[in-house]
Amino acid sequence: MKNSYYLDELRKIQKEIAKKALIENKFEHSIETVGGIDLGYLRNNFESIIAAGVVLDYKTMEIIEKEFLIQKVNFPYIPTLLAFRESPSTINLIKKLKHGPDILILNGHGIAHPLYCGYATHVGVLTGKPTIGVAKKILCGKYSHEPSKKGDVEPIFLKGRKIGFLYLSKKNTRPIVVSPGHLVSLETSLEIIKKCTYNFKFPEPLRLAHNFANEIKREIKKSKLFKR
DNA sequence: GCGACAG
DNA sequence: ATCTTGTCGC
Repeated sequence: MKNSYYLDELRKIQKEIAKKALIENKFEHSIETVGGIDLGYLRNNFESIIAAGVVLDYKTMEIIEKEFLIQKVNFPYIPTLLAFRESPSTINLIKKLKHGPDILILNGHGIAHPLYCGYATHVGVLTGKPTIGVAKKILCGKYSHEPSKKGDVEPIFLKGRKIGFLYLSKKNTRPIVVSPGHLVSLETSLEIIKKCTYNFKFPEPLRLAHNFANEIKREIKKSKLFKR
């Protein structure tokens, strides 16, 4: 199963998407809004996924919009193939946003992926929207020094190509992994994440989206409509 | 060949 | 990610 023809086809799709990914700044105008989407799971009779998203004013970081949806998951979690599990709900949620953000931050990797096609890149290319990936753990690539002081940045390389950064956003935590997804450069993706990150380990859009997903989950578990 | 492996 | 309360430490 792990080396099936089917999975090879998915990798072929990833290579095609990677070719279409543009790691350059291609914003339609200066950034005014930034979005964040995070997913949570519900383990009921059939596994469901909760996609929660927020859109913030880039300058004030105030919430402009919150949206969410719940749908079935149809693909298992397989490292390097996360996008096939999480992109469908993510893209549906993006369509639901009335204020499509100028830049979208997603929980996972952008080009910091073995085929340069992580979840954030996958979603970016399929929607044509600028995306940045922020992950808790590195998936591939090498770096020279472990960030030790708050604010430290360490580039990550894969086969000689720079694919992202480790960024120590807060003291006494592990660094977060930042990589561009689509329509944004390496440098700008890091700059945007830095600007959105303060007081907490994760950038505000992702932190708020994560909290939102948890609120919804609590609400659903509390209601009697939820049976497991 | 072996180990590592986002959420 | 998820199952889960309090608790140790910066």
